[in-house]
Amino acid sequence: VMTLRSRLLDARRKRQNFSKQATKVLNEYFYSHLSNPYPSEETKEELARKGGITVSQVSNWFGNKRIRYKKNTGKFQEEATMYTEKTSTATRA
Amino acid sequence: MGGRHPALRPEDPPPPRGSFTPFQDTSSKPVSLSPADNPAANWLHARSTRKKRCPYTKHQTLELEKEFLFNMYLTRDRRYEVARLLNLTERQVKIWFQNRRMKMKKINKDRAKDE
DNA sequence: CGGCTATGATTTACGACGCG
DNA sequence: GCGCGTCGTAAATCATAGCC
Repeated sequence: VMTLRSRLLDARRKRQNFSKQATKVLNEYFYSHLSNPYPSEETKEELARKGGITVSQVSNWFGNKRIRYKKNTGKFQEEATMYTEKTSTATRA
Repeated sequence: MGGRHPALRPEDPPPPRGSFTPFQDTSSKPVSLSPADNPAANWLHARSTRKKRCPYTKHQTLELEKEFLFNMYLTRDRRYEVARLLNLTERQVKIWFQNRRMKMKKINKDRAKDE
């Protein structure tokens, strides 16, 4: 495990959590496509660009998110509501 | 999506056990199931017959890496021999090499950007 | 500070599809 | 048709950032 990041990424930037912007972009897509949260390669590239992360990181994020969400949906209800309304409130008030 | 699903199936009857009907659904998207209360119901999921992931020992990994250094692609004979030596199935060895090649590709790509 | 959880990355295993 | 290749993914596990 540490064979990869231990050498190519450890010396400098250790793993750090994503920026708020990246997290926002990813969650907005995830919760607005909850019935099929599988972004295409092109969409991944766009999300990566908007979030300032790599396409691999986008793929990792969706893989982790899908599994963790499925395993404990209840734990995510609050952020689900938050990102869902954030995405749809524009059309009304 | 690229259209091609992976080793998973969207949703289906309980484990057929007999292990037929691998399938999946490259075309039809009835887009209906998925009760509001369980959005994940229609997501891809591994077949229940899939072997649980079993982390390899340090020794196994080390030997596999050495073999990979020697040839990225296995001959049938080497595969048999490596599997025997490490007490893995030939299928496990074959898949390990496939995964290892994908890993190598990723490492190279990352390093390319990095410079 | 030490322990614990959240989170990003890596490791096994496999189906779909391609190609020779 | 077989048989091994790549690709994208699930699920489990690893490593550690970050928060009490």
